[in-house]
Amino acid sequence: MAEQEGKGASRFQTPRGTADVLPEDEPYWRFVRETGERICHRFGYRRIETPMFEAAGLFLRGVGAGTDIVEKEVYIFEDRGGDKLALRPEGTANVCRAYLEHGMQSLPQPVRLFYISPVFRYDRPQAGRYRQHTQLGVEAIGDGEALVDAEVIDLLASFYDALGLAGITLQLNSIGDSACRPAYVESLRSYYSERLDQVCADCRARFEKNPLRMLDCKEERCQPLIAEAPVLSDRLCDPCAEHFAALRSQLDELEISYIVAPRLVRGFDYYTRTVFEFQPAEEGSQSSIGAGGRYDGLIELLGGRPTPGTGFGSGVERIILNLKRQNVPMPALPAVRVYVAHLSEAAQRASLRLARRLREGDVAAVVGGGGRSLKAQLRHADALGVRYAAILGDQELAKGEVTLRDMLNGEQRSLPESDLLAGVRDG
RNA sequence: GUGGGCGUAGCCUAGCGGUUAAGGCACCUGGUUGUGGCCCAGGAGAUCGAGGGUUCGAAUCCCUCCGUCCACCCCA
Repeated sequence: MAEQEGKGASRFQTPRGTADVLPEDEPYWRFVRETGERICHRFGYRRIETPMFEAAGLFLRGVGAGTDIVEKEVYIFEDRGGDKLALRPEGTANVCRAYLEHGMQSLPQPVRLFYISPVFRYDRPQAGRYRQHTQLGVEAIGDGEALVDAEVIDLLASFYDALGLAGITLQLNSIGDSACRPAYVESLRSYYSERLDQVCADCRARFEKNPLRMLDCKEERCQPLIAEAPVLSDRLCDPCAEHFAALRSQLDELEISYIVAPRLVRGFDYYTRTVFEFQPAEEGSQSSIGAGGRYDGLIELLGGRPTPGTGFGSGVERIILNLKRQNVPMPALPAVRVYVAHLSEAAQRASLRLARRLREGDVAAVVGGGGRSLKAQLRHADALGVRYAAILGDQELAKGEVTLRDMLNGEQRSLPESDLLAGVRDG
């Protein structure tokens, strides 16, 4: 309940797992967004924004009906017309839908797209985990070559680098495709079927739902079995093995270091071949700040011609969390430059006009609060951190002048109203 | 969904069964006639997360709920 029950007036607060982005955090958001846009553009990606909600079936089919995300984390609802809709739990399905809907097959392939948009998951919140969070995502659709996997990984690594994040590591794996994975999953099943009594309760559930996840278990007792389990990378079909080898040599060429993580599995059903995950330096429970992979079957699953795709999503809130942890300095946003103080009714009216003139000259200006003494107005100006106070009283009005006070050193001079704009510009 | 810590003004904290809940920061005003930052004085701001219970009496004890943080699950 976002509304607290009370006797009289109840106060509202943000719904669980959501947060306000306050002005003091704006430098971070701005920095991350602008850096992301710059890097994406540099790689030839163009922005796309899709609706925050879509037909529920898009996610059920795309992400996979058996996954945790779809099974228990999707915000799903019926609108007043009876349509079944869902808040997007991730970004890729929307973009693929848009690719099909707008006939992007007829554009030069691959189509390179990015977005910065909110996603929603009904999950229990904790540090770095929210019910609404923002992902910067990238999708390259229409090219199955490993080269494009290398490209999106390079893009994401460049993004973190441009942000100034240190100590990021990349985990990389190939989970095969429809030609080789089913056989592997079968061998895994038969391996575990004789040893089910030796694994944890969670793994017994995983055995039914998604045996691949058993390899990812952190439970002590499951480790020996994991160590002995068949390894997927040994059983990739030739095309998958070649794809993976090509990707690795391309990453080597780019001097992007990575750790091959045979146990790395992702939460969506649509991944094929390449999967990867970037982890921040600081060990927290939220071990991933960006992750993605290849999804060669997804477009077809959504009703299109077989079309390969690859991409990633990276959590902006987690990026900011790590920027703060690492004390990465943010570019400061400019403060208001001029505070127009006024000392009489007439001066108050004149100050409105004066402030407009400054703003039309692209100088940020605020007008002092009504009913405040000059002392209070200057104190106010000081608290706001403005550079100049423009003082307007009857004396100034009579002469068509304004008193300009430099708040850094307290120096004052009077100048004609018409010279104020020039007087407060860069200097 | 599971387990645990925490919830006193915008923020940080004191009070831990007994008169009108205390302090710091921030905010507002004033320290005479038109001037900031330091200092001084004053002011406003809290039904002590919400609801219920125990008690002559509860911010203080008990229960429920909500929120938050941490861990698990999962994930960005």
